[in-house]
Formats: sequence, structure tokens, C-alpha cells
Amino acid sequence: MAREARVSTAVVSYVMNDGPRPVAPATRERVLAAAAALGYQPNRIARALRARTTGVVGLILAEAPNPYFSALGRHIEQALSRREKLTLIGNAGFSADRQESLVDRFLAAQVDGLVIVSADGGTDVAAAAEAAGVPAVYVHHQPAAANTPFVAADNRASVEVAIAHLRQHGHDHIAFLAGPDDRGPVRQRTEAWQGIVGSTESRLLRCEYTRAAAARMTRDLIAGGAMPAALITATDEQAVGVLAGAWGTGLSIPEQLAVISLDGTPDSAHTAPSLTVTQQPLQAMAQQAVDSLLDAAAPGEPVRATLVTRRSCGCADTTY
Amino acid sequence: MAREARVSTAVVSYVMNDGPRPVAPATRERVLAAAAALGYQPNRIARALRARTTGVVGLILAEAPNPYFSALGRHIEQALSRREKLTLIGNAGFSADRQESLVDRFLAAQVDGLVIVSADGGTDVAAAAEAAGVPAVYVHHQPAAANTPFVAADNRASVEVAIAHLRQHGHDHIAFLAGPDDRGPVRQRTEAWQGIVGSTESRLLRCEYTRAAAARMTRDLIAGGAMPAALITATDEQAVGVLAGAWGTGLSIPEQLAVISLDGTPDSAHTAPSLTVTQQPLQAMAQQAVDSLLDAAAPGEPVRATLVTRRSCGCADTTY
DNA sequence: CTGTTAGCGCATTCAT
DNA sequence: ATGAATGCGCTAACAG
Repeated sequence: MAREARVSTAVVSYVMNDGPRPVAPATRERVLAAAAALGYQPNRIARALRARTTGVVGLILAEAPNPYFSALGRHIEQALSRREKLTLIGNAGFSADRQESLVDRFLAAQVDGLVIVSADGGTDVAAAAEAAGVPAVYVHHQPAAANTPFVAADNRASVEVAIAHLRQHGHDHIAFLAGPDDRGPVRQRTEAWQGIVGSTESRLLRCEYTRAAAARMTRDLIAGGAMPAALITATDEQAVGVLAGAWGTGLSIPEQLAVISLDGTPDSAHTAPSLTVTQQPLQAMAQQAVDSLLDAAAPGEPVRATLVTRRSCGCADTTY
Repeated sequence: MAREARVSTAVVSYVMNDGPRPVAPATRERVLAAAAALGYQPNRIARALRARTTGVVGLILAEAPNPYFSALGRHIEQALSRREKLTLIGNAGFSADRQESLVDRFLAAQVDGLVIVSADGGTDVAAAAEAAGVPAVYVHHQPAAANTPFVAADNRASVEVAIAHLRQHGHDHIAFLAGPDDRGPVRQRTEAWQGIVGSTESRLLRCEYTRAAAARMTRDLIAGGAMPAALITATDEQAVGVLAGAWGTGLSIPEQLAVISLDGTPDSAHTAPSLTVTQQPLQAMAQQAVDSLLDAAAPGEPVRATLVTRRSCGCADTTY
């Protein structure tokens, strides 16, 4: 390449990077022509070795096919891409072991940063990253002992608007579907619900964060005649499961059961019936996380979800 | 690190890689101890520069949040991970430009291979990859002029079993919901349907590959009284949209409209009603693609989808 | 068995 | 404004 343009490698570097030294227009042309002719592209690996920065960021997702993580992941990838970063992806699969192993492998690959969208708070990943001098940011879920930057929606605010809206529909007893145990963002949501409705007359339901589990629970509840009239689900996955479980048992939503979910994934617009949600600004969250990571700045305040009324709460369906 | 263990860098390399030269047990211990003490990890970038192989594979997805691509993507990432590869991810977003730009950036990052799960056949990505000496494999969608390895399910077989099953339910007129134009895998599906049902009395419907578009189309069809009694949808996304569109108009599925979809994503089990599908073996496809990529072997025959009967075709719901 | 050394492709410093 | 030379961390060839 350098000899094709009859210049030194240094000049090639100056041309490719627009600096740090000026290059005569004629020479620059010659280099550009040679590069085009040979299809030359700078080797990022060599550059990375020299510059001690790879332009690659590691993204760890709890489970990519989950619409919530998936949508968040795409926005993060896009935000990273806008900043000229490449995204290394890994699925932790709700396993602390896998998550740790991923971090190690990403660190060995010399990533410039780590974005962790996990659901399990098992390990404090940031420790390993910090030891390696690699910045990290948590999204959605912050492990107990972390003092690492953290981006999430205001969970309490979401619960507040959901409850307020169901009350407007005339519901006094509002049940809550939480996860199998109290951890992470769902814990905050659960506590917010408990704080607002009080322990009297309130019903706390629990099941795994899967459609299948929520559907099974719903059928059991209906069979036992124990289904409440209004329900807030901690996640969209569970809400979709509730809808699936209710269908076919003759329980009609929203007439017999009003439902609001707290994630607000794009998919929630096209369930049957369409799902009323508190919609988290996933793109803004992704942007916030990426900016905070790359600019080494503390992220701003938690963003607020907005209520999107559809059919499942009892409102008219305005989706179409 | 080398001086911490009081050995040369070469010996460290021999220990880390178990070769190619033997190391005395005592020395090995010393190296391992020093590595543990310093938290030393070999720099993969330097190794990559030297070995001319990065252990990183680029994965291009048409659109990550789409459950079909998402599930496929996760299986590919897992298969890659089993082979000790890291996955660089990028979303093409159905844009040929973005896809080309992603390929260039991945190539500059010296990926060891490229897996392309796209929906747009615009460019023959393989050309750029081949020019760079990087192996590539297409999954799901093969562009027109490609002689690159290609993995997909047997689309014709899927359509056959779907039609046969609807006929068992007594349906003579089976409509088909295709994409906005005839390209890629959906084209094969559409042609298979046309070949089997013949042009007489058959209804070819079209809409975008989104839930929203399919829902809108469904409502329009119902409003116009033009809804067929049996429908095969080319993709799960469209099927979910049909379900959403039918809900609330009073059209009951499967009684008034029997539906079978051809992708078979995991999500299809938890719609309302649950969706009968021809389920593609996504994990096997992912494995096949990765093996073919890394072993430079031609992939085997297209795999066959299996019919999973649920409620939407008229069968009893056996999901729970 | 282990120490020394060269070179992967680039960005940079020192010369010119 | 440009050429030559250096070193990033690693592996492999060559000496001991």
C-alpha cells in the first residue's frame, strides 16, 4: 500500500486519520487513489494494539429473545454505532456464571467498555471491569453492592400512574403480579405497589418471568375462582402470559379483568386484547447509558415511563 | 508479568497455550502463580495481530427485536460461543446500505467469519467478504446471485404440511398472507402454496412483515366481509397481527378463521389464541450455519419444520 | 528445557 | 511536508 502510492507508511496514516500532521493535496490524492485501487482498509487490530483502544464495547443481555431486553439491546447497539463503536454481544441467560465468563472474555478482547443489561444481580461485574480499567454501566438492573453508573426508568413512578389509572376505571382492589422473589427492578415495583395500596385487601401474586408460567398461573387462578378484577403485572412477558391464559377460559379482558403492564415493549401494542402499559423510553435509556459510558459522566435522573392506554385496562382501543 | 515470574515472555506464552514447547512443572507453577497474583490475561488483540485470526465472528441480523431473528441470533451466538468465538452484532434494519456498511466495519475489525441473517437481498455481501478472504454464510435468506453457503428450512415442506392440516380440518379454500413483494424465503413459500392450491378460488393476500400492518389488513378485510375461512401466514409476525386485528371485531379464531403460521417462533405458543405453526428447528439451523462457517464445509440439506398443533387451526389447545 | 529476538500493521517521534 | 525508526503484546523460530 505505502509503496503502491510511493509514500511512507506514516503519510498513509496521516491521510487515513486526517492528522495529526498535514499532507500535501497532491500526495493525499495519490494515497487515496492507491487505497481505492487496492481496496485498502486500515487494520483495526493493529490500530487497537497501538492505540490501546479497540472501538468495541461489550453488551451483556440477560436473554436476547425477550422483547424487553431485545429492544433495549437494539437501541444500545444503535447508540454505540452512532459513536462509531462496534458491539460484542453475549447472552447471560440469567446465569451468574455465564455472566462472569462473558465479562472475562470481553475484557480479554480489550473492550473499551461494558454495558450490562442483566436480570440477575449475582456478581458485581463492575469489580472485574474496574480492576481492568474498563468503564461499565448497568442498565435496568443494578446489583446490590455496585457503585457503577446505572440507568433505569423510575419504577415507582410507573407503578403510581398504573394504579391511578386503574382507580379511574373504578377499581379499588388492585392485585400485583411480581416475580418469584424480590430482586432488582421488580422489587422496586413491588414495594411501590405495596406502599400505595397498603397491605389491606391487596393481593400479591408471584410467578416466573415467562409467558408460560404466567399463563399457567392465570388458568389456575381462574379455575379456583380467585382471579382479581384488576391486575398490574411487573413485566410484559407476564402480561402476555396472562392474556394467553385468560383466552379460552371465557374470562374476558378487560371486562372481568383489567390489566396494565409495566415494561411497555413495542410488542404490547399487538396482543389480543392490546395491552395498556407504562412505556419506558428505551431509546432514551440506551442513549443515556452509552453517553455515560463513553463520556465517563454520571447518568442523569431516572427517566419516567409514560402511560399508553389501550384496551386491556378498559379504555377504548386507539392502536389502529 | 514475565519479570514477576522471573521467566521470559516466551515461557509465559507456552504456559498459557499449553505449547507448542514443554515447560518444566516448577516453572509452570511459578508462571501460573504470578498470573493469578496479577490477574494477568493474555491480550487477545496482540495475539490477533500476530496470529491473523481474532476469534470474532460478525453476525448481521435484519432486525434483532423480531422474535424470529432474535431467536435465531441467540442460537447462533450460543453455537459460536461453544466454538470459543465472540460475536460482533449489527442490525441491518432491512437496509442494504446499512448492511454493506456493517460488513465493511466487521471486515476492518478482522472478523474470522460472517453470518448473515438478513431479509433484504440487495447486495451480495459475500463478494466483499470473499475479496477479503473471510468466509461467510447466509441463514434464512439467500441473495439472488450468491454461491455462498446457505442454511434454511425447507420452505416448501412447511407449506405442504400446513395445507394438509387445514384440509384435514375441512378447509377447501385456503388463503395465503405473503409479504409486500415476492422475495427470499417468503417467495418460496408463496410459490409452494400457489403450486399446491392452484390459482382457482385461492386468495393471495399481501402486507408488510409487521404486526401493525397485518392487524390493519385483518380489520379491513373483516369490515369488507372479505375474510377467508382459512389462512396461512408467511411469518409469525403477521400471524400475531391477524390475531390482534381479529380480536375485538367479533371474529373468532379458529371458529370463523383458522390460522397457521410458518415460522414457529417460541412466542407463538403464548398468543391468544395459541398459534398453530410449522416450527423451524432454529437451533439446528444455527448449528449447521456455524459448523459450515468454521469448518468451511457445505451445509447439509435444508431441515424440515415440524407441525405444532395448537388452538388457532381448530385443534384442541395442548400447550398447557 | 528456557532465554533472546523478529515481526504482525499501525501511529507516532525524530530526523530531514 | 515527508521518510525512517520505534514499540504496542504476543507467538514462533532460533540459540543456547
